[in-house]
Amino acid sequence: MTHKKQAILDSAQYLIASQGYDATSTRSIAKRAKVSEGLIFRHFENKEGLMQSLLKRGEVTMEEPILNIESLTHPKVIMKHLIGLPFNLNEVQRDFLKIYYPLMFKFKYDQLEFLSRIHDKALAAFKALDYSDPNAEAETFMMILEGAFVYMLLEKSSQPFILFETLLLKYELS
Amino acid sequence: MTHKKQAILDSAQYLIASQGYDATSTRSIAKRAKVSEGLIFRHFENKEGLMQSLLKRGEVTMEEPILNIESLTHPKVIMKHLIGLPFNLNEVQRDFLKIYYPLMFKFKYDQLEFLSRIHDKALAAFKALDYSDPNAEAETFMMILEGAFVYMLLEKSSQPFILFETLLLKYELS
Amino acid sequence: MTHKKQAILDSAQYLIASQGYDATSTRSIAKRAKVSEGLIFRHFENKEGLMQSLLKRGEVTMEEPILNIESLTHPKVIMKHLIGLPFNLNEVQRDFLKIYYPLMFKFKYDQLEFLSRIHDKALAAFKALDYSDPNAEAETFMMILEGAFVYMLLEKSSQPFILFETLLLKYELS
Amino acid sequence: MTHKKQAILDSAQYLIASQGYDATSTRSIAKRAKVSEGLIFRHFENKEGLMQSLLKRGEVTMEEPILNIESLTHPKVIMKHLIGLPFNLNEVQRDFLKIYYPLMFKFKYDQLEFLSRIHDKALAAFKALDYSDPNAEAETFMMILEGAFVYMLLEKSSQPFILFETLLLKYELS
DNA sequence: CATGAATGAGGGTTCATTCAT
DNA sequence: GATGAATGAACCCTCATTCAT
Repeated sequence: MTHKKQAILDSAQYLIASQGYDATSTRSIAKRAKVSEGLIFRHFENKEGLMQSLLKRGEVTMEEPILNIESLTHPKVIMKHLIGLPFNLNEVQRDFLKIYYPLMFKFKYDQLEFLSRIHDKALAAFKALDYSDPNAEAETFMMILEGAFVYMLLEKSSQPFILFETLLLKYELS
Repeated sequence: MTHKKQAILDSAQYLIASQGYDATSTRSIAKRAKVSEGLIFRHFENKEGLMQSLLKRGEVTMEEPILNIESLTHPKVIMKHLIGLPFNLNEVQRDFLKIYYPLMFKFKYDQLEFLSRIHDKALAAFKALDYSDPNAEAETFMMILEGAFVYMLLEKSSQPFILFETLLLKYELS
Repeated sequence: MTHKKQAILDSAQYLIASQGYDATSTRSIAKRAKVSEGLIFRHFENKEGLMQSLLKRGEVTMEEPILNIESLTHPKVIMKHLIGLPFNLNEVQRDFLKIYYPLMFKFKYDQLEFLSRIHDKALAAFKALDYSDPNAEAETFMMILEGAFVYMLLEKSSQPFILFETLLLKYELS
Repeated sequence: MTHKKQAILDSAQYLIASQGYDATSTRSIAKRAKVSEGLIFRHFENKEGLMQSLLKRGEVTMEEPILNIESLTHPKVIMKHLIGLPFNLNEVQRDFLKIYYPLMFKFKYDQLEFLSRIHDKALAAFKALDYSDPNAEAETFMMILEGAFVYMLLEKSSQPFILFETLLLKYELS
């Protein structure tokens, strides 16, 4: 991966995250990356292909916190960490999700892998905690988490920590 | 409002809801509405203006269920209905929200009025129900509702009713 | 057919005839027609589509001399006129054929209708003149005519009339 | 001449012969030759220069049959062989002519040397055979030969041999 | 009110060519 | 000799928008 290819990916990530895919021209991506427009297509074949690379790279940035959680064993600790996910995003992860969400509204974009891994972990936890209907609980939990992600990405809350704590309370984890 | 203006709005609503704002050309809107492309700009000045009209019209479709809830008085009943909102959308309302959500990711789009009315109603209910921190509860509730809306719009669940019921349980409403 | 659409066709015909299809940009066609580039695509959808229109229009210009010949009855007179075809092209017809021939080398372009009409007429004439193998004669004649067309289009001869007369002699028509 | 330079020429010959000069990119030439794109410009300076090399190389492939004919003395035998030329092309010669002909329509490309050598030989033959106007005959013959070349290159005939024989008859050579 | 011809800017993409390695 | 990253101009085409009718 050359330096310029990196620059293209970074530029695209930034611009698409803030303006959306359609509204971001390859021209503007190239300019921000200080690169000729043609180079984009030598490295990625397509604007669509560039997007795919972006998503692939994005999944990687989500790997670390998930792996971290997957190494845990105590269900209450697991739940605590799962709930914490939307409230502890770094900038790269935020940019990735800002790209990912609008995409889902355009195409019925395939579920990302990390979401299903969260689901599995939550399901196991609910079972361990003897919830009466762990499947329903797990899906509902995913729905709530989705809300938290969106809420955080859109910066709708001025005190996110309170939301986090309230959720913990709801699941009797504090 | 002439018949043709209606047709333009309907066409735009359908296309933008399914493809997104940027990906929907005025040409395709005109074609679907069986109307000349020029007519769009006679009625709306702008593509942006057409969009605004769409959003305004959309808010109206959310009016009815909100008004219905606002006429209620018993806090538990109110909560039940509020939670029910994402699970009882008709097609027009769904299209509207499918337009509205991606928009929020592009611009930090102004909070829609109907959302703040839901918030107010929820806050009052939590107070009436003697929640210890009604403000935190209300905001968390809005976050969860957001998740429900997104979940329903993206058709992520095959059994939405279960999600609804699980939420009711969480708020001790069933 | 508006005035500007005509201008586009004329411009395209001139430029493609002299430079070839690939070497002629839509930009240059528009500029020569004193028309915006976008207009080309409102009228023709494609550069390819423009080309098709050109060919269709070109076939029409060949109609007249063919019809003229088809009205004749005496086989020797018919042959004389058929041989005369390549030597009596007007500018529009020349431009058309200059477009048509290179095209055949790129795609195996479908035989043009007017060529097969010439073939039919020649075949009938050879039969009437009691040639021993009229089919072979007709095809050979078409081949020779092809040579004459190419020779004339490329302006390889300084005295085309002599070529015409020599051909007449070959078919004992003078 | 290195192996790779050969590969470039072969690749270019094949692609340009089947798609035309403008439609053949240096990139595709390089890919087919399994060579880096840059190498083309180390060996040929230009795409245009590559083309020139191709034409030069092409002329050589026409040398052999011409030399063969030039060694003949009896005019009737000479004519027979000249007429046979278009009907006995090998693949390399065909590719060369497929490149050469469309080129003539773009530029008024300089007469190829081998064509004028054919002309000279034909003229001498017509003189030896006491044709009344050998110059007119020679030029007409060249025109007919052009037709035969085009006909064969475009594969318009399913039975080329018959065309050959019919031409022989026309010149009283069988 | 309504049409559809027309525009010019900008879209994604391909091109021949250069250059450091 | 050979590579492949890199360029910038040009490519075909689509866009939102205007205007005469």
